[in-house]
Amino acid sequence: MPTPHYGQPRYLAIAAELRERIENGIMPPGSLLPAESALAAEFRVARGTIRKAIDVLREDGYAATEHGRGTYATGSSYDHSGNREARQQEVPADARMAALFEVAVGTPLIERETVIRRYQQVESVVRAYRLGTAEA
Amino acid sequence: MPTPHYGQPRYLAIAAELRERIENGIMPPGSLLPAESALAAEFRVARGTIRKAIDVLREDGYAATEHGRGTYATGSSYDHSGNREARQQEVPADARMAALFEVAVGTPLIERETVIRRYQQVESVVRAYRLGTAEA
DNA sequence: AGAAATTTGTCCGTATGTATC
DNA sequence: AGATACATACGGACAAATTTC
Repeated sequence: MPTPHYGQPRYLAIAAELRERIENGIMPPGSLLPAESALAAEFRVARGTIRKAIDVLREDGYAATEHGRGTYATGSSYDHSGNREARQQEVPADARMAALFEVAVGTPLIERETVIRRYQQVESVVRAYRLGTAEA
Repeated sequence: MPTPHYGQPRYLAIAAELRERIENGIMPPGSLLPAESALAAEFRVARGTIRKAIDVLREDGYAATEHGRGTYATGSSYDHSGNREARQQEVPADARMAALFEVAVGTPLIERETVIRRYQQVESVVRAYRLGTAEA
């Protein structure tokens, strides 16, 4: 079979499905998601595709992954991987952000803070702000 | 050859190298980076590894990618005429930043703000903080 | 306008490294 | 120590957007 992705890429569709399960309580916050290999089998895709879907969930704050352990459903995430640490939270848009994003002041934004370390020392801290998930 | 990643994963090392080229002006802001295939050849890695490195750059606001076109460097210490997409300024370290960088509160930090647009709309705003001291 | 070349995007299958159980 | 699970990396194939001819 080739690799068609008519309309929406598979990893986005799978991410949407998993997100729904989290919101519907099928996978309540705190619970462990099935292993990537299990999800790959269920959706009949390669494991890499499942990992991309989980990346999306993590970016949107719906899940947090820990090395050898698994991926948890969550509300606000904490992520620790390698030399980079990231944590994510919702913050209200201040005047400048509101102007840039063209939304009302106070609109919730997702702030992701990444701490980049280099030889035990903090090299830089990056804060990225985005609106909540957009698109259909 | 197996796939060892002693110490730092290759994609992070490559991301650091590319980031340095952007900051050092080898790949000035606005310029197009070499194609993924070219970078893969240069670093002697698979294309997927280059893509992961570029993902990191994009997350940190150093690059923006367009389908079919290429990846642009976006990091900047100046602004090009009219609509500036990136600006840089000195700000004093607040309590959290001081703790992370292990310096005194009020120590000057360099804040670089990049506005990432995607098809006319602001997609995200990235603020990167680093110490004002020079480093390699 | 149309075709070809270039470049990024998605997806597969496999192998191996590394952390946790 | 062994099993399980996530992380990194490879190489190949095809899709989709852009540029070039």
